[in-house]
Amino acid sequence: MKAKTVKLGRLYLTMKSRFGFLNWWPGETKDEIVIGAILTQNTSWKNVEKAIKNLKEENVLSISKIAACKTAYLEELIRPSGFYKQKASRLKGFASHVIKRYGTLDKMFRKNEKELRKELLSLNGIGNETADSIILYAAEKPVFVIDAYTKRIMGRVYGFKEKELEYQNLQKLIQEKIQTDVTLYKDFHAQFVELAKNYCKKEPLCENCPINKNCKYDVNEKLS
DNA sequence: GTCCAGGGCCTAC
DNA sequence: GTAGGCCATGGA
Repeated sequence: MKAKTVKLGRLYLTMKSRFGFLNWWPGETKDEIVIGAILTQNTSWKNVEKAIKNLKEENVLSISKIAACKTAYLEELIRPSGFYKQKASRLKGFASHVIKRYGTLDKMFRKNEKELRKELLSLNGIGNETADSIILYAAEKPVFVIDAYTKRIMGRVYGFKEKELEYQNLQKLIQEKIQTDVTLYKDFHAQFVELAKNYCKKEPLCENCPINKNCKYDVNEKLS
């Protein structure tokens, strides 16, 4: 890994000057953030919004309500988010675990990030990205979230290869290079998402991209 | 009609 | 330990 070419501070400020301070996860409560993190697995956020709207309207948008409701009912409510049987099962599993073992999310979140991460990863349907999204945005502890957007932008801007873009490698690199700070981690990831959604798609729309001049991506070359 | 979206699990080698 | 198949809806 060539440290000399990776200036994350500059990248962050470039994105932030375009989009402003974001520091977000689309969700009003910790429960909603966790539910959204599972529902958005390999799915566009637009579809997740439909599912969350259904849950809210039926008053099931909480860990305790999900633990208590029927699986078939949950499946119907989250159907627009795709993979709905898997996700219903994952939500039920997660919710039952929290209720049975802790009672509330807040109690579970008293663990340090390392212990919490280990526990989340042991649950069915919670992998690296979902675990880290929960830890950063709901538990508010410092782990950097790596997602498809992060990989795409880091790959294009710094020319990283697949091995360097693997989850643990990219996470380690970013965490070593920026200040360990929950607010910075949240906002940095939010900037990645905003940039990718607006400019850095699979079919490149690089012309007006705020980081265009730094980007190594060749617009004439298809991504693999 | 085809491609894609803020993953993760299981299986085979 | 890793490549490939599978899960599924809705929008472009």
